[in-house]
Amino acid sequence: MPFSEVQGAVQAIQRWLDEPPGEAFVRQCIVLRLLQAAGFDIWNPDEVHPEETNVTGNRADFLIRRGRGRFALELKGMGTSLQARDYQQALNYAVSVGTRWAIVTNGRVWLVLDERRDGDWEAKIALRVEMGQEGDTFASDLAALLDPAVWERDHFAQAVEGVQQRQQQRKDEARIRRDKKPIVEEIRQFYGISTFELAADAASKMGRITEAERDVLLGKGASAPQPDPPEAITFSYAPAGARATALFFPSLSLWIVKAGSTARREVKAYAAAIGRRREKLLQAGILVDDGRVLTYQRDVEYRTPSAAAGDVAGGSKNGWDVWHDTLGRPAQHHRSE
DNA sequence: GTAGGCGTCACTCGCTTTAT
DNA sequence: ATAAAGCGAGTGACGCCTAC
Repeated sequence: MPFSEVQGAVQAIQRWLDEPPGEAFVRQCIVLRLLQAAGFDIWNPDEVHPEETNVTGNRADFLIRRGRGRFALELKGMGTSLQARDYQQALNYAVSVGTRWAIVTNGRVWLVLDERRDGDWEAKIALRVEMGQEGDTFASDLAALLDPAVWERDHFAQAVEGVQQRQQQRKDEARIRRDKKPIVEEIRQFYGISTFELAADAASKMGRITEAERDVLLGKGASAPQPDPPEAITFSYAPAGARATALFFPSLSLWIVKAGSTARREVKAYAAAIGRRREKLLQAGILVDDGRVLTYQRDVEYRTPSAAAGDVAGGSKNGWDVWHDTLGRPAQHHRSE
């Protein structure tokens, strides 16, 4: 999941938002930017397809297609409140192009609509995420929803469920902080305990709060802020017939070939070792052979760029030369001595 | 003709296994 | 326990091919 890219885009966007922008601004500076940060190829009309409004006005603004997944995307200006007509238009269009999913956004609020839900348009809102949520939770939720690897495999329903669970967990933890913190403070004062941490521990042992509630109060909950992920550099490599994207973490000396990347089917006769390694990935279902290319079903870690390049190319490769960053520079450029 | 990409292969290094 | 042998992986050099 390209969380760091989405997080960076969200931070940049928030700096621009002095005045509520109109639809054109939302389209160019927010939606397309976030789609690109999430990993969609916004310059490829097969993937991010802008729709012309037809006579009846029943088309969404974009049709997003990736692998087996697709969704309709309807945009509004940020000053505009989202109305039933917007939802209906997006959902009708989604159904007409053979998908249950539509996303309606004014740039700030993102609503995921599921046509299969019973009830009126309001009941069809599967999820709502909003810029301005606490911390980086907006970027995190949006990165999960717009992850191209999720759409590639048509696993959006699971992604929605995951974000719903995280939202519920954040609500639960907020409730715990609101209701249980006074109890710990009371115990701390009554027994003259020096720190909140020790008081929370005591409250837990006394049965006034559960251990899980103690962990939430001490910031050890599942949705507690995580340490910053290590910096990663994005590389691509496209030997004949394949196209792979990899993240390089210099601080960890780690290479990760991203899910959705493709590798050549053929393995060179001399590269038996590469053949054996790829065979294991195929047997594990990590690589899938569609008769044309091998597709990575999930992220795969490598210790060296040559191993990653070898699996993609089906032959021995100098990874430091063949992987190129977004500016076209070889990986050598980022190599530390 | 030249530059760049690609394919092949040999060399080096490090790890594991085996023999003493 | 240590040395030797074997093996696999990573890298770089070199030649071929193609586009300009």
